[in-house]
Amino acid sequence: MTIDSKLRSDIQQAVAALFDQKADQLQIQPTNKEFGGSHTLVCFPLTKITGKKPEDTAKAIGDYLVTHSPIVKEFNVVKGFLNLTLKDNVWVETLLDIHANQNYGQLSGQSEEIMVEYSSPNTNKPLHLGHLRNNFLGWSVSEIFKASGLMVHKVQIINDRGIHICKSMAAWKLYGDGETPDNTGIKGDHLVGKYYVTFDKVYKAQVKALMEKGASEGEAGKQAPVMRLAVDMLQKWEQRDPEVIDLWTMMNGWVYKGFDATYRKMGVDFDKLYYESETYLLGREEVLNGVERGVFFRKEDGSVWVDLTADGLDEKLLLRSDGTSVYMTQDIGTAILRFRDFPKISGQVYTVGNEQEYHFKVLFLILAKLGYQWARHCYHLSYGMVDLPSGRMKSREGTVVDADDLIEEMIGEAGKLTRELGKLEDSTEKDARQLFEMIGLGALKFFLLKVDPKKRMLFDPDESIQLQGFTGPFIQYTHARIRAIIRKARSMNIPSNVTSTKRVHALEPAEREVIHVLNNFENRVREAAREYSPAVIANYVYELAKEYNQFYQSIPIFNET
RNA sequence: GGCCCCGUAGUUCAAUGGAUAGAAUAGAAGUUUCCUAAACUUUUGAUACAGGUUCGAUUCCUGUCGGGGCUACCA
Repeated sequence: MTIDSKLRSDIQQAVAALFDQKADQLQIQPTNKEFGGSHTLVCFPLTKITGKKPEDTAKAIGDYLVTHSPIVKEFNVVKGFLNLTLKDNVWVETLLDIHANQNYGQLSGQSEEIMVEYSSPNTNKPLHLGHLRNNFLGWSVSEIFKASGLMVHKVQIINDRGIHICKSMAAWKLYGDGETPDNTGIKGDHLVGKYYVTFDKVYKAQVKALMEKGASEGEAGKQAPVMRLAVDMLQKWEQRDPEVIDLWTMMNGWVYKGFDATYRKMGVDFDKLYYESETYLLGREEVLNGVERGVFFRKEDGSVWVDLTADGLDEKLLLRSDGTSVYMTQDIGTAILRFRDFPKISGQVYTVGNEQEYHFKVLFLILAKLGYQWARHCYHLSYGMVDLPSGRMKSREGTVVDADDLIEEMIGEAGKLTRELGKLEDSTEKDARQLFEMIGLGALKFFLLKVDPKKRMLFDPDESIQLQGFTGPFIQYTHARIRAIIRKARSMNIPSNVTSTKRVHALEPAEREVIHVLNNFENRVREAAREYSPAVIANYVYELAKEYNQFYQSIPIFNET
């Protein structure tokens, strides 16, 4: 039993004994540093039950606890706040419990399954900064779920179909000169991205030329030869034309290989991949099925819509008049397929940017209208855009920060700073490189996760590379120091738990803080899981690291022996 | 126009309706016989505005002003 729950039940007992009332909603919070005690009971809400002033309520409960509770040593009252000081042995036992628990921080299994989707890039360009926030968020939330005892299935949907892919294909066919990742040494996703850019350039030039000859803007857009080739390829793709399919397969293959390398570096992975090319037909079937059942309706031109005006939203298109699918149709198919593949999952989490909030609101409503009970357990983990000091990232203006470049830059900077500090005397080159990767990526991950997901955030490349302050490397460094303490204790033939006990008996205030913070860790895991917020844990771990640093700075513990 | 999100120190971020609004960074001043000083100590500095709800509001409600997003037979 944790300190918190023990204290809670003791206070409930006190209220029951003193006032003959039940207090279900007790507000217990950490005591502010300037007051004595570790736990504070907020007594204002209790006055209704007790019929006494806040101060008197606090004093009565405090008196009762000191005489009846085995863990409370003393108390003080400030206004309506009851500050409690616990007995020393409570802290010692808590630390020994934490130390003895191999799975500390991992909550026991609840045999529940959940699916988390993240990343889900288009296959026509490399990953960028926004994808990094997405991947780290989705991956962390998965890890937090695991720590909460859930079984997690990590998936992504790959947008491998549509006109955007055909644009890269068209440009490569016309201007590619047979370039491949192998013969150029360019990473596959970057090579395909290069031709996506080429397409855009050529297309603009052609449109401009046509307009100078008198074509309207809309007309020129359709008539530009490079666009006509792309559209032609899309149609041939739908008809499974072997030549187009081969090209599509080859270029997507390059991209996947490139993505894999980036994911490996990021330290994220997936249990299963879904491809739009394999799910969009199922979505179409479901929609047609819905029309028959009267869930959706058809307009005169043959297009299919869903009416959501009763839910405060608009009408939404599900199938074009020519019968082809839209984005929503595919997502309907994908969702249904996933629940068929994994019948035991209780819900799924979609890690997607907040510009798609409306889309997911509609998607979940549609799934509910189709009669799927699990629809209300679908959650859109929405996150804000990542801004640069220069403003929003825009691919057309070339202000996108490429994920691979950024990762390399972070690793390089970590290496530079580490060498400057002269901490690499005994390391081999290979070890050093591994160290730089840990530090650089730790900095990047922490920087992107420390902010509340739903908030738009600013990514300042210069600041992110700083390894001081509220950063990943600060925590990594603290961890290294803790390990060094343990190493030293072992070399002195003092079992580390004995050392701990001895130190805890002294119960320096800073150390009590450390235990207090540690004792709360499992609560934080629960909290983060509930709120889908790795930022909760990032802030918490930083707090812990800070307490440790202060503690170790002030106490020379090994002098006596 | 309609709907949604965000406005907190110079800057980047915190704060289940609770105590004197916390950190980091930047600025100022200090600390290495000991555990990895990538650390630690001290210090300057903020809730956009106006109402309301209550014992108590950064937090909830209304309005105003700012910033962003969505509102496609794009994905």
